[in-house]
Amino acid sequence: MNLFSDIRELVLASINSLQAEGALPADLNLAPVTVEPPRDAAHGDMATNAAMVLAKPAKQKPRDIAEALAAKLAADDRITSAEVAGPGFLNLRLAPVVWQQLPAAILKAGTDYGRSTMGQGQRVNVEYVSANPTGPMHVGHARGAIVGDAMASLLDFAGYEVTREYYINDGGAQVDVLARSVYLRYLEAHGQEVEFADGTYPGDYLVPVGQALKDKVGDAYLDKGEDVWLQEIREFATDAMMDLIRSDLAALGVEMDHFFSEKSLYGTGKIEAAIDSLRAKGLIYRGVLEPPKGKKPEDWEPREQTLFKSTEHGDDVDRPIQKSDGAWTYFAPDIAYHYDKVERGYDQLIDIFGADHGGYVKRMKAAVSALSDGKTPLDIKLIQLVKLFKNGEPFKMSKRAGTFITLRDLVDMVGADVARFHMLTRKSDAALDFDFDKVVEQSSENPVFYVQYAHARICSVLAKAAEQGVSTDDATLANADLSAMLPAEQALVAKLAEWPRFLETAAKAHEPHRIATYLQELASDLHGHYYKGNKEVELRFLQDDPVATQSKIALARAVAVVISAGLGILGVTPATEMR
RNA sequence: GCACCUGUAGCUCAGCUGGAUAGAGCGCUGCCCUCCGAAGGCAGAGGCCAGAGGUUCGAAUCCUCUCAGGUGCGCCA
Repeated sequence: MNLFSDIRELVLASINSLQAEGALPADLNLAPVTVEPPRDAAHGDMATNAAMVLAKPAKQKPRDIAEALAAKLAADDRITSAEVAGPGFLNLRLAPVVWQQLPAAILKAGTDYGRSTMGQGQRVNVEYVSANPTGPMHVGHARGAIVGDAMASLLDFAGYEVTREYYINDGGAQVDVLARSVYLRYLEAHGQEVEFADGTYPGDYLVPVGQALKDKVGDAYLDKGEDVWLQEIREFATDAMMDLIRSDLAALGVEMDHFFSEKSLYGTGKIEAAIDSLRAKGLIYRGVLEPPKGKKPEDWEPREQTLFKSTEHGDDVDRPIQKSDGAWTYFAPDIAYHYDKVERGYDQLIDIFGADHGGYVKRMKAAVSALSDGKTPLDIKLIQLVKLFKNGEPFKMSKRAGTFITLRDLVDMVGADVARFHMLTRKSDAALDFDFDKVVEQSSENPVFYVQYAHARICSVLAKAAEQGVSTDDATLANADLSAMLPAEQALVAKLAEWPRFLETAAKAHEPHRIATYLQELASDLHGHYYKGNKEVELRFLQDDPVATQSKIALARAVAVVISAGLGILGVTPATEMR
């Protein structure tokens, strides 16, 4: 249910009718025709650009087309007026009954109102977080986790079939470091004195892991060399770290569908298979790269390597997939991982990376383009840094000073709802300021509370109505008579009508922050409407007449439903009261 | 040197993939609680959308160049 697309269908039907009459050419591209809310409400309820975009291909004056179209549209019951304006805009006013029916429709649909079939069940894989399994997640991981999770929910709501995926970097040397660090904690658990040299992780989060290892294997690894325990402890430690990460994510409200292990690519022929696939396309060769200009590594010397001809697919230079000693570069398993995603048959891939990985965007896109023969689009979202503040002052994290903030600390300090909403108020490719004190302030300066307050306020009104004996369940409210709807109320309904439209544009652009923007606008409209009730008694939700109250409440509840739906996509729980 | 991202009110940022007179919050000025939650609302001031060209009916939005800031740039993940 989307009023804007309904009216757009009507506009298209009217154009078709004009075509059938010979007033317009038959072969017109109607895709650029849009129906949007006008910038200025005085222009009407909706505006279409149809006459302007068709003028050139139809070789007619825009205003002439607009006049003809206006006559057709005005014949429809839903349209009360169609006026030509400006260079050829067609401003439409909708019959009051169209607006009056919307709250009931929203109440019947519940938080599914706005759900779209745009995605047509296409399968999308969203990969995000993908933090190294060497320790707890820090606050820097939070934004990517939140944006990725909201992105997945957004696409799901827009009709895609979404997989939330986490790539575990458990194949590299840093896991050896982890294993050795755990071994030290294991020795410690046996009462030995240990020293954490450079190249080990001294964090005390490994203490319980060392203890758990002792509980499991007893003294089996004491006085033994790495050849005995390294592989075993790698496994044990990464499992423990992933448990930790999973629980950190859960605290933030993030739950993955699938974890993919980098390690599973090694020794299984998967990397080789991916590279062979590229080789079969003539994209693998032995060669020597030019040194990067401007920035000269001191120890540069030309070396022959195995290279991927990524320049064939839009990259700037070809990329090495094997080191000079024959071992894979990190890029090789990444290729294999994305090959696996392509082979799993996704229609679309989305990767959420930290901004510091910006240099890998082109090569990853080149790899996916090559592996899928250009059939599987890959969108890579770079998440910019979060600048931390405490009470207005820049906040620096330092392990030494003990001011290192983990993701878990963040959730403990401000709560998952506040963290999530705030991280989603800005588009992800712009840096974000995050002040630990300001985000929990309860004022209009804080968008989280502003939106939550709007919802809570409605809940409060509903509770009051219930005290007066008015039924407030959605089924009853959906049958309320809204035929006496006032212009100010209609304006609020118009905002609700925009929700499905907003949602689709957000999903198309892969930009969940637009949901947060819409919710702030809706909350603002609600607060404004509420206060109009101070002066204009007829606008209050609570009236002396229970029947009147019922119809007002239906509108209020519809607003609350849309706020809930929006917050649901962001993973934020709607507050029923503010305390 | 090259690539990517960013540049919109004094500050922090939106701007619905090209639409009409560019919006919000904070800050500033002035108002509003015998009234459904003032944790809020209304009004005002504040802009050469970094700059210059171009594309067209129409540009903050698309293209080119310039300037400024950020990130990254073989055998580290």
